Amino acid sequence: MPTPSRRRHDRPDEPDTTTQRRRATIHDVADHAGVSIGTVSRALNDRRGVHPDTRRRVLASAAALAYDPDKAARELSNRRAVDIALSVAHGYRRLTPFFGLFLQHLAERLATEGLQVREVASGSDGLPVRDADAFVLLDAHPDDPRIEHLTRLGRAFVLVGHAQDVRCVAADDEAGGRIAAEHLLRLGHVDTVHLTADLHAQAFADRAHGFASAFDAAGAGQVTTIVADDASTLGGYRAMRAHLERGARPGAVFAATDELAIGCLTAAADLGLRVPSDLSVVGFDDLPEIGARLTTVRQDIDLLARETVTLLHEALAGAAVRAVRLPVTLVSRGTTAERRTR
Amino acid sequence: MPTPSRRRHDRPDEPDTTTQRRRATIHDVADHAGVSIGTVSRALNDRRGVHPDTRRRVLASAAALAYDPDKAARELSNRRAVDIALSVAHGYRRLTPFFGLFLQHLAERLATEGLQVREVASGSDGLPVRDADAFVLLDAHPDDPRIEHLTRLGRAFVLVGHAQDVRCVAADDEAGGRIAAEHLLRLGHVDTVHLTADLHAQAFADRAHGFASAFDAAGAGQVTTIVADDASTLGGYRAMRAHLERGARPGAVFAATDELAIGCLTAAADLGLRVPSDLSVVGFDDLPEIGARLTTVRQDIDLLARETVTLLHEALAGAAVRAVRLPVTLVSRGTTAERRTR
DNA sequence: GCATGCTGCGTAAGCGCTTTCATAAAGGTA
DNA sequence: TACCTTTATGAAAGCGCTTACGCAGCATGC
Repeated sequence: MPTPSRRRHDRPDEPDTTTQRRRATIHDVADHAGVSIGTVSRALNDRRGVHPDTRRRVLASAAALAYDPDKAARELSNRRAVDIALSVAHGYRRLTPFFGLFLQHLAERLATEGLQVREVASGSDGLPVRDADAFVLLDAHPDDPRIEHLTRLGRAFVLVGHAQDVRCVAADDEAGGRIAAEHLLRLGHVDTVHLTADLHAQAFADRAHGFASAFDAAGAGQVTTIVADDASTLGGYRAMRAHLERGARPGAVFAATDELAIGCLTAAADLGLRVPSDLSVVGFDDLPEIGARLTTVRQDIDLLARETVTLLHEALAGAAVRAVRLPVTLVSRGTTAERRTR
Repeated sequence: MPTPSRRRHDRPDEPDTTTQRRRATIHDVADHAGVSIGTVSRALNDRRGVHPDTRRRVLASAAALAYDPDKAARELSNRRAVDIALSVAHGYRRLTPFFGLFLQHLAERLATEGLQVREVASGSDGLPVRDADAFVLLDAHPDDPRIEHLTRLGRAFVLVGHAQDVRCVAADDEAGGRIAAEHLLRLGHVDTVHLTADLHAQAFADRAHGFASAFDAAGAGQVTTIVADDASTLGGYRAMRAHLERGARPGAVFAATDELAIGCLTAAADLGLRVPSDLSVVGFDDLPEIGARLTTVRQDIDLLARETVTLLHEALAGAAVRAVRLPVTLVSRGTTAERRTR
């Protein structure tokens, strides 16, 4: 039987005038389940050497107490001496919603196991301005100088975005393009626009390819690709507006990004087009709050972060290089409709 | 003399085949300075009871070893049982660069002392959907329902943004508007536009008021206020473009936000206007990467976060309510020039 | 029958830090 | 000189967690 130990917070006679909730700790769970904290930890972390019955009991106690392991303690305890850097390419727009979300999820996932990311920018030579034990490379293109540099340095790294012969993880951008195309084809669209930005970025190139080739394969209609200056709402607006002002009247547009899609929506509205009756639009990413009413290709950012962490471990362990592609799904909301046969 | 203790990482005979740097800990600093870890901690945290000479020595050692206190350890050790929530108003654009930056700084400052923020949204009734011990209210307007609600609940809260009779902290928005005006007046401008969004938001109202009243006071020229749908680059673009297309040719514009300013810049460029020779523009915020080349009114986001933390402590301690206004400065870059007298 | 291995679990050390407590030295007063 | 403060410092406990270690208890082997 474990000995209940006296600890700092155990002050039964404390006045407790305030309405202050105290979070349950591992000790509370241990007491509740009648085991030691070691066993609780093992049970919760799926370590071997715990009797199935005990494990069940612990999990029940944890649930009953709404136990939520303390991040800082776990991090401190788990600490591996690994310095992880998130490297962004020179000139990359760090303040992008996608970037913020990804960084948030990545940091959270890593914190769980005692790891920590720091952001590091790239210098004018394209190389990270600071060294680290492992790198997460964002927004890389196939001939990114960072890849060779880190390889030569013998640093572990994983690339977020699709690439060849490199450890990388990305949403299945090509499939995303394809399912967007299929959705639009199913609605009978034949005259479509692909609104994108910087086809030099692998993700955008893949989306474009997936979309165009699905249309080609169907042998139905044409797709015009228009390239915005910038993958922002403003970039999408200007590109789309210019296109529409040139007299083009596509039935649907597939935007490479939710932000581009929003720009497109706004341009359409400004020019008196109704969405979705005059124009269908589908985005990509499914960013919360940005694309709330948008039909879009959803990618799971948290899954992306989780897979990044897995690959990071493999890299650190010296495992074989592999590329992982994450599934995407189409979420159909209010901005697409059947082609209007006028 | 402190006894050098044997610790987990002390393995002098470890092969160290990898090029792995280990971060300096408080023990390293203590050894280097020839004192105990307690003294190091006291010296570094400005606690009393440390001899000035000792303090100097410790600081020197810390600097020499590039000591960077571990977040998790500090958080774990400092832990106060306070649950802090960052509340955003319903419908607020959370993914805004300013929001991201503020949250980042706030979290960092709080982590330093073992506190943690969690974000909480507001429901359709405008009230936070989750309770907490203390709240940071973002984007509040004077008659925000959250204020009364939290007061009634007896919760500590601080409002980020100017308000009356409430504990709040904000940049000196009115002064910001004024110095923007003074800058433009100094350059001889008389026909100006104030590009803003949602004057219901106190910050925007104050900036507008500061700007307009400085112009009035100088008795020079006129200011036309135009309100964008949205404080985004796209919002700024559309509002400005519409204004220019109506034939207006102001000499200068003061945008309530860097993002609005960027939109304004783009609109000007699209309509063939040169900045700054045809049009001067000054922004507000000085967001990194967004406003790199922009003449703008700079507010110190980290200071804002620090003051928020101070007020949070005051609120928790039940101190008297006070409002703090933070100074802003004009940083002059390439988007403003003397009025062209054609 | 006893050495051997396995399994399940409690114990305790340790992650890097802050802070309380004890102690020693220095200063003040009578 | 004896006594009380005050100040500077080291020792150690504790934050919540993971995990190495060791000890039972039980099954297996010959």
